[in-house]
Amino acid sequence: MTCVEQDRLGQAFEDAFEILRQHSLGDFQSSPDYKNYLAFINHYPYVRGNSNCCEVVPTEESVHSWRTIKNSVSDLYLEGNVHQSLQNATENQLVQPAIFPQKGGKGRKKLRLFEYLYDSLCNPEMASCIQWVDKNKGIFQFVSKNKEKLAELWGKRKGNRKTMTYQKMARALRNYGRTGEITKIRRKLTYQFSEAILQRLSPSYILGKEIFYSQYLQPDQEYLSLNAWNANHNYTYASYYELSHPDC
DNA sequence: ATTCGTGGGAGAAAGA
DNA sequence: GTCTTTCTCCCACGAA
Repeated sequence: MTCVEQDRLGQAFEDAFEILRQHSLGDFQSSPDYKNYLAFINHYPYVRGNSNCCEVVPTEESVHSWRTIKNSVSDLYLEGNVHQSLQNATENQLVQPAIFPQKGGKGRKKLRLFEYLYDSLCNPEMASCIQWVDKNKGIFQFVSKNKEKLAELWGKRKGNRKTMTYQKMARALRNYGRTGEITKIRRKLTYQFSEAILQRLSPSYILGKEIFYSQYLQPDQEYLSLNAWNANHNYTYASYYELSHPDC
């Protein structure tokens, strides 16, 4: 594979993430990058060949599967030998039970509150409810006027019986303080994602890793250290993402 | 007075 | 069936 082709493949990966992100906003069908997404699928045999992959995309039911995808793939990476996992897994294992679990199946992970908040932060439509203060540091702030709306949507997403309120949501956020996933900043309505969570939620950390490991390693070079990789790839993804999402 | 933050504690829901 | 995790819900209280 030539360098140009490799670059295109990397770009296709980012495009695919963008398409999936837009899918989470509900306008997948109208996306002009749809063809890029298909190009990505054609490039990658892990996904290619399973038409169900496309079928699940536009439904309301699967709105959170963007996060599910990232979690599932992230989990594969965190389990250790990523490359081998991907190589050994069948297409169905990757696409159906893990990445696109069956509706109502046990494979689907529960949506975590911090995941929902991160999605909301990347959704321009939610900017009236929640905003980044310092995206690089993972610091975000609820908008006082509309924080209850965000909480309400979270409650609906979870299918709670009672209406979710900011107070209750904040209680859950405080519980994150014990695990260190999200900490409270000494500033009104302001919280901060931990570095680990930010890495986990960053699309580049998940699918990009394998690409960059293989794409940019010199013949005599060992694998990049995690930090070196993160520095390299976070910069690359941030540049692309900032260009694509000026509101996020 | 109002808004926001904190922590205790009981319990629900889902997964292992 | 039990245990654990992750909230959910309510409450009381204090700080800004």
